Amino acid sequence: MYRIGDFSKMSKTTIKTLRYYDETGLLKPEFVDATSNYRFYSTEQLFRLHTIKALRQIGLSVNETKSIINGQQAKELLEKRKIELVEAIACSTEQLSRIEFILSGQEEECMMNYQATIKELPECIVYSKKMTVPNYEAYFKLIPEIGEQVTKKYPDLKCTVPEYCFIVYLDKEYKEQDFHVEFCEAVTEIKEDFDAIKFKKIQGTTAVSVMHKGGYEGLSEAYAYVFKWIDENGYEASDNPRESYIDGIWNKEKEEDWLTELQVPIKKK
Amino acid sequence: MYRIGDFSKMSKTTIKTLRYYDETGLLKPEFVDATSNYRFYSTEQLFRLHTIKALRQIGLSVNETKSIINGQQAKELLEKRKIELVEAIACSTEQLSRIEFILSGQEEECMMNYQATIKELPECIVYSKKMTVPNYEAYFKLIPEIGEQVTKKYPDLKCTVPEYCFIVYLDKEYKEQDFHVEFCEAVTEIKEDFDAIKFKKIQGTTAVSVMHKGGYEGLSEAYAYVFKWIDENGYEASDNPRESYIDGIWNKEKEEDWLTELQVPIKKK
DNA sequence: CTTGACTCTCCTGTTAGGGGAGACGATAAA
DNA sequence: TTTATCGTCTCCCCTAACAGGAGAGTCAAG
Repeated sequence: MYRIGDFSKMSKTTIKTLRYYDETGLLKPEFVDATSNYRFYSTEQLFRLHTIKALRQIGLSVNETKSIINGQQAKELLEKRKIELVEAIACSTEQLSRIEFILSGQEEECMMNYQATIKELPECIVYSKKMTVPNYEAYFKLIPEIGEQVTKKYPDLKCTVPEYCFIVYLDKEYKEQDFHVEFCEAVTEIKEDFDAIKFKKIQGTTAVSVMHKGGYEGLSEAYAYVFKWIDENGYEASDNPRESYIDGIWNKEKEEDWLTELQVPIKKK
Repeated sequence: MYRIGDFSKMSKTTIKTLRYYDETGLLKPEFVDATSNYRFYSTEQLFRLHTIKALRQIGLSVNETKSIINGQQAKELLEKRKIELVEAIACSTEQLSRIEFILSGQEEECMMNYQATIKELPECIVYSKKMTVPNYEAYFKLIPEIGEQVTKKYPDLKCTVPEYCFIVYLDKEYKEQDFHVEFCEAVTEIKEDFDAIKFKKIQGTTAVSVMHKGGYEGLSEAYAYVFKWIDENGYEASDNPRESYIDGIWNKEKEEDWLTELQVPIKKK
């Protein structure tokens, strides 16, 4: 029988850990003195502790370890841990890729202003209209008209809170002007189509998001950034990119305050 | 200006997180109502929050993120995180290897009783004697004699607490009998050599450890296990294995209670 | 005026222990 | 026998990044 200090040295385990294992029931001392409360361990415990350490070293939690040494679900828990590890490696690998992308872009000034995040875009209901517009200015004139048109037809229809309004570029290639776009505005309810206005449900998706601050002529840089990001981090675009308007001419005077979010649906290559 | 709930939806960040970021100073609301304490956010904050999320998604801590968005040590912190990730991947890969080793051995009954852990063996001082013994029985008769011999020469010399006593196999190949071994007993001080007794300092090393319960004829199975483990988990033995005696004939009657630890110094292949 | 939705602060819980305080136990030197 | 030095005990607070919930206050609509 050894006192906790000696047992700690023999097993190369800290005293704190031994007391914690006692508390959690993972490894109870063989004997506890009733008056002094001193813990006493035997070499039997050493064997058990060795097993515990082996399981802890492969990343199992204290509770999982307890189950296994009590002879329960050993295989299931190991398989579960295996899956966790595969996921953890994938996650770390992705983060590594993203860091290297940032570090490699540090020198190029223009890329420094952008950051990419991955987010889930939830399913939503929108009304939409496809159109060809010559330029952004014309486009922003058209939008209020569409809004009024819809409100007149369906006075009860409400936009989502917060608002979510974007356009999708339908052109297969980049165009300076006369873009073929689909305007979408998120609403709470599906209604009958009318005129060129179509209601539809848009499925949720994973997307990479980049914020662009400033006027729209700078957007092409943001597009360049996001597509480079997608390519170099092992993804590919799975749908047309959305351009979501947050701040613009309607609420900010200075062009440098405008804020636009690019959302590009992606999937792992 | 948006209240926290709307801003939460716009940014796809939980309210709890926003409050936590406020508390930690990572993202303060643009305005806080003095009477109601309601937080109000603007779209400016949306841009900043996007940057925060990008940094958090690559695994930087809240504090590191704060430093970076305040324009400090961006590169250093990213490089540091990169190193962390490389290490994390290596660690997970190793754990995965170890789990697969366990799972692959689950069917073979005999392997199930063994577990391997990696531990650091600290530097230690020992007296040692090389000898050739015909079998274990003869060996355990010799040891007390050596102990007495040393005590007679150096009455003040003390063994370490807890005791650490092992033999190293010097044979290049496996032998059933007449092993050439070096007996070592850890002591607290280095002394002059005498007769066949040599004092020396043994350097610390990383080793894989396996516990063997039972008589010594079963040890060859433990050896087989540990060398298979070393090979299949990407290591190689870097020194002769040590066989450390914990319980044996001297304190346990029943052979099944004997406990021996195999320690094989290793390095990454 | 009431209802319901929203928000606030404060508290607890999460993992696997680490660090330290103050009290008690064991052992050796004076 | 006393003292000094360890060793050990329990109890409490701390970690990171929030999540969950209690109880109270705020806001807009009907």
